[in-house]
Amino acid sequence: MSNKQALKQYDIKKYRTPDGYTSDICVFTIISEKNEAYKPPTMDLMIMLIKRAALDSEGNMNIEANKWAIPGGFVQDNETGFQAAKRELEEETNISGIHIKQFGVYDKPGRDPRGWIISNAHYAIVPDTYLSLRKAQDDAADIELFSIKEVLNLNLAFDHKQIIADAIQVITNDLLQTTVAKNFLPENFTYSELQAVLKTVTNDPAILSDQSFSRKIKSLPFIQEVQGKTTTRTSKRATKLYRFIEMDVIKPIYTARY
Amino acid sequence: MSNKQALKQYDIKKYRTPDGYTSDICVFTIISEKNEAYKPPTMDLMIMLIKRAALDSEGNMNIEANKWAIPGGFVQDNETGFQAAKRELEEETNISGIHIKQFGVYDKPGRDPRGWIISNAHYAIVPDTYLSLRKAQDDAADIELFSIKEVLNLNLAFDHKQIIADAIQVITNDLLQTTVAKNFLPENFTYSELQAVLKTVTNDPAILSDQSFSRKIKSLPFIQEVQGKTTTRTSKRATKLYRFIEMDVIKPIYTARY
DNA sequence: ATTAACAATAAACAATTTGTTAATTAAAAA
DNA sequence: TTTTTAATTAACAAATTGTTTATTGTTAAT
Repeated sequence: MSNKQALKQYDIKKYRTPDGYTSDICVFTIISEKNEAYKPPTMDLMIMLIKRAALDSEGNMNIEANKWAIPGGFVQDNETGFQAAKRELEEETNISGIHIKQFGVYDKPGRDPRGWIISNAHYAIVPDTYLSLRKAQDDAADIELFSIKEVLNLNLAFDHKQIIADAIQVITNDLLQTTVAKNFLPENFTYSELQAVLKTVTNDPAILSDQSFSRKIKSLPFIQEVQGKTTTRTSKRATKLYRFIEMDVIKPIYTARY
Repeated sequence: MSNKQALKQYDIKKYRTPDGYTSDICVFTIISEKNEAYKPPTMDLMIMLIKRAALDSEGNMNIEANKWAIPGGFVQDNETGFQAAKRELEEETNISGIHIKQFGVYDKPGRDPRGWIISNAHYAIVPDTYLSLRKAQDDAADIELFSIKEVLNLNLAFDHKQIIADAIQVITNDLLQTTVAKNFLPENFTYSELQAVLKTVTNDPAILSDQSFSRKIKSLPFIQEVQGKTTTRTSKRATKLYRFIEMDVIKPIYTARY
């Protein structure tokens, strides 16, 4: 019946519609400080920002010029915001399979002076290899990595300070409560490499202690020891390798230790 | 690079804008089955759906008529999607302070036959008292509670099956990994009442066991014993009452027991 | 060739927490 | 007065954690 008839009678102009729908992406990467040989890494969680140009393509003053911003763009009417984020990021980085997750919507009236523009916000995890490369080849004045400690002190465009603050909160939770950390690591990794990733977002003593963590990693159901392979990336002595098993994990706060 | 940026800006006019922006709400409530005196409750997590009318307010054939749907409506240009959800729900229920959380965006092209309509999805937690009331006073053919086990078998409007499936997943996680369970409980509650809420979404043996759970609740940093008050709601014997402390809790999966 | 350095592990053991079963308490109902 | 039942405590073995102290295997320095 009548979905078709109903559709004919429906007046789409009854409501005011948004002036735009964008997909924005907080691009996270983890860099290893001084990567000495035979040393476990020390890592830092970084976020990539772009600097908005002073002038637009027509030579006029750009909106929110010279401020740092997260990359993004308009969503097309034949794709989802998630697909737009993936498309933009993969086109730009030329990497496939980037991990992206939607985490929030920013739609406060007046957030964008150009009109009623709704931002669908995502975070992405990109290998540091790409970003260093990218920064080297470009003129690169307009792209920069910032640590999550310093980024909120910058002069940020639009409501991007709020978006970034939320993204940091979300990725922190996800790193600790899901297996998303795997996206910051090679397929096979040592306990100290995983530990270094987690240390970027927690001070939990059970994670900080080498002995406890290297003992515990063996009993985690979502991590498996790689048989017959070792590495000397982090130590002179050959070191065991682990890999993540694809698995959903939910651990209630009601059964944890405090 | 700035060229690329400028190009994106320039392209703004090329993209069409969405035909609508809606805020939709999965309304959850927990009902107590046969609430006998002096018995700990047995609870069920339910979701409230409305049946879409055959005709709309102007007497025209309604789209997706006679299907079950989650409530929602168009966001106005002077409010956020979150505010719209709150406004609609609080207007309708006449309750203030309802817990609402945004959890996803649904924007797949073609999801709504009326056009390019973006749905900002929320879940809400409403006391069962209201919903029984509401169902009694209305003609009530158009509003119904469904258990989360049966709801996905219904004939649901638009992409609401996906939205509801996601909402169930999110609220399950939140119930176990945050203190959101407090919104299903009175200010002061017994261990067995909290246990009953959690049992609606988990089979974790440490939560199922009365002895373990009543012992554990005493050591949870985000729950506090209420001094000098007891209740006989759940037992003939006077029972201790607890309350939630406002607190963020993150427990890493890497330090849990398995 | 020996030795120092050092990350990764293992060993050891006390302290803590959990799983489990049994006992106790308190108030309503029979 | 006795029975019933949820809440709670007790008790203890089993498992896990925190912590300190070795041990291992390799590189680099002497």
